[in-house]
Amino acid sequence: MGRGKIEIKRIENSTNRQVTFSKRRNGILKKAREISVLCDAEVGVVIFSSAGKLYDFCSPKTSLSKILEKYQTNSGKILWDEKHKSLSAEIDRIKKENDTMQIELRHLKGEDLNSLQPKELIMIEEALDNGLTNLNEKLVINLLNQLISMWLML
Amino acid sequence: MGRGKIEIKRIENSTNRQVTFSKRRNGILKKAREISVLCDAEVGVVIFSSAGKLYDFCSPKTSLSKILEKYQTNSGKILWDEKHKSLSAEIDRIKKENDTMQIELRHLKGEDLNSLQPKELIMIEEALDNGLTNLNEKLVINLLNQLISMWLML
DNA sequence: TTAGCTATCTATAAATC
DNA sequence: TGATTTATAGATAGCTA
Repeated sequence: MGRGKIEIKRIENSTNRQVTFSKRRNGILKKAREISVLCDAEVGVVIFSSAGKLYDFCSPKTSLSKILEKYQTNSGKILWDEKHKSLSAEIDRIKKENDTMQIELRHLKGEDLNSLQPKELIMIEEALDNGLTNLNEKLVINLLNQLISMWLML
Repeated sequence: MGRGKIEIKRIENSTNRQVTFSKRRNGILKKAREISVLCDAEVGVVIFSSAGKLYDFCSPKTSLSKILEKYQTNSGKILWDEKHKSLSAEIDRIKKENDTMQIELRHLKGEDLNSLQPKELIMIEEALDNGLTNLNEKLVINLLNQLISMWLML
């Protein structure tokens, strides 16, 4: 439909591809709207351009969420399994990170030290010493700054 | 497009509606396929007839699941059920906990102290002192135990 | 680049089988 | 009903500004 027939294969010229995308995207979204009105159908359309921009349509009086729920019931395909797994995996990962930090924190507070090797204890002591050193530096600097401020205000 | 122009409103004659649905459904699915090939777009289409029958399309090399995941990331809209919401909520919660601990750890190591109030610095110092005290107690006990062991082995 | 403009191609409404 | 056939409305490819 247009000045010439085109073959259905990837348009190599990127400008043309973008223009065609924009036109056809509008076409599909319009058709989707029309069929949903004309035929009382529930329609959900999600389109990503190759640049990753999102366009979507969903029939009035429903929602993508509802349509997809129906899709799952109807097709038996589970859409969320993958997502589910990845979420669970992320939770596990973060929880592990959490546990590690929890333990490190407790150690730095001098708790739960019984299971540690002497070498580990030494490392913790070094960390604490280091922390104290840094902190004291900071406190000294603060104090100096305060003194200077007071001095300047005289 | 056809022998006569039609108004875009629900087709009352149920036979016509069904026929039109069938034709237009094919049209949309074809267009979806075409744009995905021509323009390298990711497309997902789900259509339910008014009778509840399901038709769908998804671009090759991806899956509805992946497209919808991307949709959510991109639009910020949440499509899935309560379980996913609760998983997402848990991730948020754990991440916050994580951040808090991260900060506390850095503080105990004497890092990122600039934004802190003197009072907070003092509290950190107390925590560090406390940790050192506990740790040293532990080290002393360990040493004693070791000595006792050696003593007993004599 | 983005927005119109047609000539042409496609989709499809109505008719026919 | 369902498939096939037109005549026409609608979509759009290639231009142009």
